[in-house]
Amino acid sequence: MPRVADHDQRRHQIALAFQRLLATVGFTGVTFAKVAAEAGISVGLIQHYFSGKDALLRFAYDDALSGLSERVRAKLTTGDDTQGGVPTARVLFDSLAELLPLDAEREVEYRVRQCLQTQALHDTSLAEVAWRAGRDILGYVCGMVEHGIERGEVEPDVDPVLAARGILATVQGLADQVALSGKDNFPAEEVLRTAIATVFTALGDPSGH
Amino acid sequence: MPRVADHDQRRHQIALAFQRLLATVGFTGVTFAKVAAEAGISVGLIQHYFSGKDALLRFAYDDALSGLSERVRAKLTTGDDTQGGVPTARVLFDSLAELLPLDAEREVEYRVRQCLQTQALHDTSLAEVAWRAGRDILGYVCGMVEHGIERGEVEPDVDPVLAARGILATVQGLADQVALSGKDNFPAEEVLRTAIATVFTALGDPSGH
DNA sequence: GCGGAAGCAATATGGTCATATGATATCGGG
DNA sequence: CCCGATATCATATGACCATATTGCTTCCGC
Repeated sequence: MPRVADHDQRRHQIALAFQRLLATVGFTGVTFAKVAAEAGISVGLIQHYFSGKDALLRFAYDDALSGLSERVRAKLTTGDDTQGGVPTARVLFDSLAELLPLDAEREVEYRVRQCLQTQALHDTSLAEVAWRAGRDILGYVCGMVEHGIERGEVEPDVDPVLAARGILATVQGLADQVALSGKDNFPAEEVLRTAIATVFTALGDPSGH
Repeated sequence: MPRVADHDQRRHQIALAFQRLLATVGFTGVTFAKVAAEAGISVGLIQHYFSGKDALLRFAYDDALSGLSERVRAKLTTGDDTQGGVPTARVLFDSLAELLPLDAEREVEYRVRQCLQTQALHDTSLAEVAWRAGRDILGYVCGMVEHGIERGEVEPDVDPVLAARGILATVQGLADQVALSGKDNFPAEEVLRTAIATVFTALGDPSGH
C-alpha cells in the first residue's frame, strides 16, 4: 500500500474550509475553486475525496452538526457529574447558550447551520442529517427535563418532550433574532434563562432525593 | 403615453412566481428562465421590470414579508376590536399560528422566509428588509403584551419587549421544528399556546378595565 | 388614423462552475 | 532500488445562467 494519507483528516480539513466559506460568502458563493484555495489544496484533490458537491455538502453538514451536538452533550454530562449544588437549569442554560451566535466563533457555526438547514428543505439527504442531529439534541434536553423532574426542580406533570421542544424552539428563534438584530440590541441570554425558568420552576430538594 | 401596464401588478406577479419556485426548487435552483416560465412571460419582460437579480430578490422578499406582516397585524387588530370576551392571549395565538408551516400554503411562505432570511445573512439590502419586518412584527406582539398588562392578563412587572421576543423566538423555532420533523410528529400549536400562557398568566378582569 | 414610446419576446454573449481528463509526484513493498 | 498504487495537481470541457441586444407589437395622444 503506497503513499498513505489520512482520509478522515483530509475530509475534515476540506469540510472546515467549506464551512468557513459558507459563513463568509454564503451558499451560492461557495465554489470548488474557492474551497480548494481556502483549504490550500487543488480542486482535483477535493474530487479525489468527495464524489461530488452533494457528498461534500452532506459531509460538511454532518461534520458541523455532530461537532456541535457533541459539545452540547459534553457540557450537559459534565455538568451532570458535578450535580451537587448546581441546578439542572443552570447546566442546561450553559449548554444551550452554545447555540447562540454571541461571539465570532458561534456566529460562524450559526451561519453554517442556517445555510445548510435551509438547503435541507430541498435536499432529502441533507434533511436526514438535520433530522438525526435534531433528534439527538432533543433527546439530551428531554433527558435534562426528566432529570429535573426527578430532582424536584420541575413540576412532575410537565411533558418532558414538549417542554424540551419549547426550550429548543426558543433557543433557535433567539439565535435568528440575534443574527438579525445584532447581539448587543437585546439580552438574548436573559430571554433564554426566562424560558428555561418557566419549566424549571421549583427550587429542588436540597437534601437530595 | 402609449400602451399602459400596471407595473405594481406585474412586479407582484413576477414576485409570486419567484416565491413559488423558491419554495419548490430552492434558492440555487431559481433562474430567470424558470421564473419567466412560471409566471407565463418571457425572460426579457422580467428584465423590463427589474434591473437585475438583486432587485428582484429584494422586491420578492419585501413582498413576502409585508404580506405576512400585514396579515398578522390584521388578525391582531380585528381580534382587538372584538375584544369583549376574547382573551388577548387567544388573539395573539391565532395571529402567530399564521407563521407555522402547518398547511401547504403556510409551508410555502415558511420556505420563502427561510430561504431569503438565510440569504440576508450575506446581503445587506435583504438584511435591511428582514430587519424592518422583524421590527414591525415585534412591535405588534409587544403591543399585545402591553395591552394584556392593561387588561390584567399579564403580570404588570414583565418587560413587554423581552416577553414579546421570547414568544416570537418560540414561534420561529417551532416553525423550524415543524419543517424538519413534519407537522404530525408533535403538537406545535400546544407548545406555542403554552409559551404564550407563561406570559399571559392572569385571567384578566371580566368586568373590563 | 398615425407616430412613436412603451410592452413584450426571442436570441446572442460572455462568464462561471462542476466535473472530466491526463499528467506528475510520492512512497510502501518486494 | 525500482514497480505500481495512491496522492496531488493543472487544465480542458460542456452546461448553464445573468444580462445585453434586437426587433416586433400594441395602443395612447394628437
